[in-house]
Amino acid sequence: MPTLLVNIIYVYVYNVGMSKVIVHIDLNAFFARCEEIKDPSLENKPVAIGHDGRGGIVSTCSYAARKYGVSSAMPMFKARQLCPNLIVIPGDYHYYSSMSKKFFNFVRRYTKLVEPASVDECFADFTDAVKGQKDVVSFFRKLQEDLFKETGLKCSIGVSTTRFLAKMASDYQKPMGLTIIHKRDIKNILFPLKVESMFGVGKRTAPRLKSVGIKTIGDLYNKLESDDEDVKNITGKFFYTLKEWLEGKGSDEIEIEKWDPKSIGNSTTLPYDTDNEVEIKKYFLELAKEVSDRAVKEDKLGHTVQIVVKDQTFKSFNKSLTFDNPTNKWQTIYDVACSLYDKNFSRMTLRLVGITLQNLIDYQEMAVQMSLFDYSRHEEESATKLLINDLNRSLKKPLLKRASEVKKDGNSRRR
DNA sequence: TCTGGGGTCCTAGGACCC
DNA sequence: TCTGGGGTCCTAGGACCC
Repeated sequence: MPTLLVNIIYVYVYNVGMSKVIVHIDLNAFFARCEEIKDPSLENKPVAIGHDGRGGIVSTCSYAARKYGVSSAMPMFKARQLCPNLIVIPGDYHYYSSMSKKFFNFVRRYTKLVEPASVDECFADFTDAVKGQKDVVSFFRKLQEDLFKETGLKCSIGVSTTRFLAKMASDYQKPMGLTIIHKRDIKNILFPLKVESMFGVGKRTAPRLKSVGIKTIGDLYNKLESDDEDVKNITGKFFYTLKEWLEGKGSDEIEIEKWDPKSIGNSTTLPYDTDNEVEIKKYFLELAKEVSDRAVKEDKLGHTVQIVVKDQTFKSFNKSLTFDNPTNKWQTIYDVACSLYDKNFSRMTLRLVGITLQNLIDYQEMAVQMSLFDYSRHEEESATKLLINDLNRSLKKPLLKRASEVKKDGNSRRR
């Protein structure tokens, strides 16, 4: 018996000693709350932020609006039906962004290990910050109150030992929630929840899991433990991640490095569905300029241009082209977008068009990769001319008029 | 007036090289 | 003329999240 007791104490101390304190903080109804801070008369009134025109949806709404059944991603007209006195406000994203920075800087006063996860949430490692704290609950309640006093923002806090558990914990109680999930509490707290409330299980996967009898996170855990074939087929490689998450073995690493974009894109729903090429290309031009501007600002060049279109039935299609010489010039992006459009969608009636620059590299990186000769040549030649070269190689036959001027060379591929 | 726009990551098939 | 297998890259589509 004493041996057992020693083992228990050892296991406890060992675990506590090894575990980090990982926190997820989520701002409650962030955009709506920002508007309330700007104009306190909005408080306790149903407020929705979002575009009110064609295709407009609710981006965020206040808790007062949620009482009417309004929720985010809901079409605005439907929100108005549910709540006729809904106050609709178009987003002021510069303002939200400044409030977001205040929030992150507030958290950084407790720990430098802060990882923004989106405009209104972050992960943070509070292991050192809570060391010596006798009452962790009061500690985080105080943090919550201080944030409110200083900025007016409300937040929910999740405290645990891994990112996944912290995220689930912050989701557990809103608004102004504080939930601590110890590893031993996973069964009590998470298992009774519906399977669709599990992070990573979305509206496609949840029905498939339900079709094999999985209703709750607990049901899912049992199937994961028994290596269930159905669940393996449904979740693929994600199976093992889900298992680790629910065993409390998920990642506890906080990445503080600056966010490094892997793609830069812009898309827009057209004012009305159309198959008019001239109009559609005007939108491609605007999108190409926007994408180019942002790529230049981020000091990025892309090897791939992808266009996306959506037809009247909301079905979307991608087409992309990868080329040797990375670019961020709007002319090139526009040319490729138009080529891809001409080749694939010119007759189609479209609802939405978009352009994404992918396969990004830093401008510096490119300069290093290219020899001095290639680099200067690249600078001299227009990106469009180089592009035609790439297009011809990729498509194996001339695409643009000027193609005849360009010497054909085999099927060489990038890298 | 039915259903945004910004992303990330994964999968599966085909081309191509060795 | 008929044949393999490993590895990388490109492409298109899909799921998910905020």
